[in-house]
Amino acid sequence: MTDVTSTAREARTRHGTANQILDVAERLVQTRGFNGFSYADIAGELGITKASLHYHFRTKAELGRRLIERYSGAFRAALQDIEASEVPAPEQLATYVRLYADVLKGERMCLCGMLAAEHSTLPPAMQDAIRGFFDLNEAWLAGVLEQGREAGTLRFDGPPQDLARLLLGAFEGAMLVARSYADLARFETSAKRLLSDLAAPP
Amino acid sequence: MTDVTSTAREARTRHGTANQILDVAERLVQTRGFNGFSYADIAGELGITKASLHYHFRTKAELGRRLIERYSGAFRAALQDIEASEVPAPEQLATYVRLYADVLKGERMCLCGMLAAEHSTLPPAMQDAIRGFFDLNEAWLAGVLEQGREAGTLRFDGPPQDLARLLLGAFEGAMLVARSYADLARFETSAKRLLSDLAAPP
DNA sequence: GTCTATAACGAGATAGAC
DNA sequence: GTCTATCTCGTTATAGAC
Repeated sequence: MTDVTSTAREARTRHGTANQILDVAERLVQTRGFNGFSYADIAGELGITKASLHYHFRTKAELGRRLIERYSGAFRAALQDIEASEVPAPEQLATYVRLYADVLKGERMCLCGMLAAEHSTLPPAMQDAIRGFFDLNEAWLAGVLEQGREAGTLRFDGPPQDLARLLLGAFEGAMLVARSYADLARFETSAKRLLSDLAAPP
Repeated sequence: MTDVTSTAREARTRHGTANQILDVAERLVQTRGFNGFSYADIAGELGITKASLHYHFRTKAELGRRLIERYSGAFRAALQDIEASEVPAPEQLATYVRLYADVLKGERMCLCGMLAAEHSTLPPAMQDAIRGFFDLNEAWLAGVLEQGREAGTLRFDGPPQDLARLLLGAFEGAMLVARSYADLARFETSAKRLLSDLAAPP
């Protein structure tokens, strides 16, 4: 901040044009898929030109990669917050499910669930980043499941990793189908049941 | 069949150019998504021109609609076959899961699971047909679940419809994620567990 | 950092000959 | 039923002025 006149520009810089672009692109991917939008869509919404977009993100592949990077980072932070709360495992899982439900409330699909559908059409760097997101979720879920079983608040058989994968897939799929009906309850009914089946009896 | 010389053309007609087009298009949608392929891709594979494709399917939207129609019809027939076998409900469910596993073995996603991701970008006629496919599956699953519970071969609480929706979503999601890892076992481990959790103890 | 202008290509679709 | 030829538009991406 050099002087007062820079306030407006500062405000834009604080938010960051690059971040605004990512915000719009993220919503477009989550609602239409990576192959379902163009630079023209983003430029139109932000009132800038396609050429300006290329200044911030040289290629669409680069934009996609940075999109997953930011999304995974935010998710990782959210998962760490849940863990830090140190509430019992069943409540941690319920909070985790709320992350998904909030995405669906915005009429969006999970970013990486959407990209998983288009997986074979995406550049390798994006493919790797998508698997990284799933790995992150799976590891976190497995950790909570294991801890809950040891604490006696959860009951299930077999390796926590297998159950973590089942839950991750089930949540992603419940979102996928629920979106075709624009019906949040469809997701929540399934998610609640999946969690309650894990709860240890009192 | 008018004479012997028509054999070659008959053979092609029997298979039907339209059906060959649908075969290729179906695989492309299941691997790349509806927004991930073009008429040029199909034409190239079949060695015909884009103009010929438009003779059989006036628009891409029309092709998409017919694709879901054929897929749903085949699925409906497969589900009726399972029902007609009159084996116990747990075995019917296991056979149902094998339908999905076979799709995944071909490195494909369920056609309608894939289209569900792109739902908001598709023409209304396709959107309706996708929901129709899900409705079909849900109704069949609910029927088998209810029958199994009455026969004492399955055990679960609550409305069969809720559980049918959970299973449908879980299978679709398990496929979606497994495909990102090109790992069939990821699907099968989750599917087997979902079914075994329903089995009534002896 | 944003613009205008344009390149270079691929998309869906149509007209009309054979 | 398939072809050639063409249209129109949208796509990603770049060059160079401001």
